Amino acid sequence: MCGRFTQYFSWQDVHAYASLSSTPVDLSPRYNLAPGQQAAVIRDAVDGRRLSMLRWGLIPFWAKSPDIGYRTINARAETARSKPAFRAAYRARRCAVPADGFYEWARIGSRKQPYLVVRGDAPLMLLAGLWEQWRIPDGQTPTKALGGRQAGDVLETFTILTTEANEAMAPVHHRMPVLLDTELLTPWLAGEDVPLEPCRNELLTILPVSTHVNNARNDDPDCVRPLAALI
DNA sequence: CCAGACGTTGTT
DNA sequence: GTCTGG
DNA sequence: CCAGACGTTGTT
DNA sequence: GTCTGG
Repeated sequence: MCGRFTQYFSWQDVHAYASLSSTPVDLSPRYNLAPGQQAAVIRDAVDGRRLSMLRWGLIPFWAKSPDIGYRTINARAETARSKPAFRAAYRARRCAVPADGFYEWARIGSRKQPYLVVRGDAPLMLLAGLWEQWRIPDGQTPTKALGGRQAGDVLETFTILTTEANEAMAPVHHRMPVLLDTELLTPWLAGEDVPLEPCRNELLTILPVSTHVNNARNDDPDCVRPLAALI
C-alpha cells in the first residue's frame, strides 16, 4: 500500500518534471508525510496544471463526518472506478502526487521494518490519485483533522491508488502505489483510461531505513538515510 | 418503503 | 448521492 | 502508515 | 480492540 511518503523536492524540480504552468508555491521539505496531513498534489485547472495543498484521506462529498478519511488514504486501482466513495472522483477529479519516494513496512513478527522506495531512473515519481471536495456540515464539532476550518468551509482531500506488488516489492509488501510514467500524466489528469498496473521491477530501488520513520513526529533527513543492506 | 453503509490494510 | 439489505 | 491513548474531578 | 493525531 502507501501510508507514508516524502516531498522534499524543490519547486523547480517538480515544475520541470510535471510540466506545471502555475506560479511557485512555498514547499517546506517533508521527509515523513503521513495521512491526515496536507500534501502537494498536481491537478488540471482551467488555467493550467497546478500544484495545490490537499489533505490526505479522501472524504466523499456525501460523507456526514470526516471520519471516513482515516480509511480512504488508498483506493484499490482494481475497483476505484465503481466504489461509491471513489467513482465520482474517478470520473472527474484525477490528480497525481509527486514524491521523491514512498515507505513500505515489512512485518517480521511484531517488528516493523521500514523501507524507502525510490525510482532508480529519476529523482521524482508520480503517484496516481483522486481528489474530492467536502463541505463541512453545520454542527460538525471542530477536530484537529479539520485544521481550524468551520462549518460551511470546503475541505479538499485526496487518495492514492494502489495495486498488487511487483516482484521487486513483493518481499517487503503485497500492495504498492500506482506510478504514472510522465507520458501518462496528461491522459490520466484528463480523465482518460490509462493502465493502472504495477510498475516495472527495474524501476524501483528499495532501501532499508531506520525505524526512526515509524513515528510520524519525526520529519527530518534521518528518515531517508539508508541503512547498511538488510534485505 | 426506510436504515445504514459507503474504505483499506493486515491479522486472526 | 446511491446502493443494498431487511 | 505507526504510535499512543483510551477517564473524571477539580484546581491552576 | 479501536480511534485519533502526527
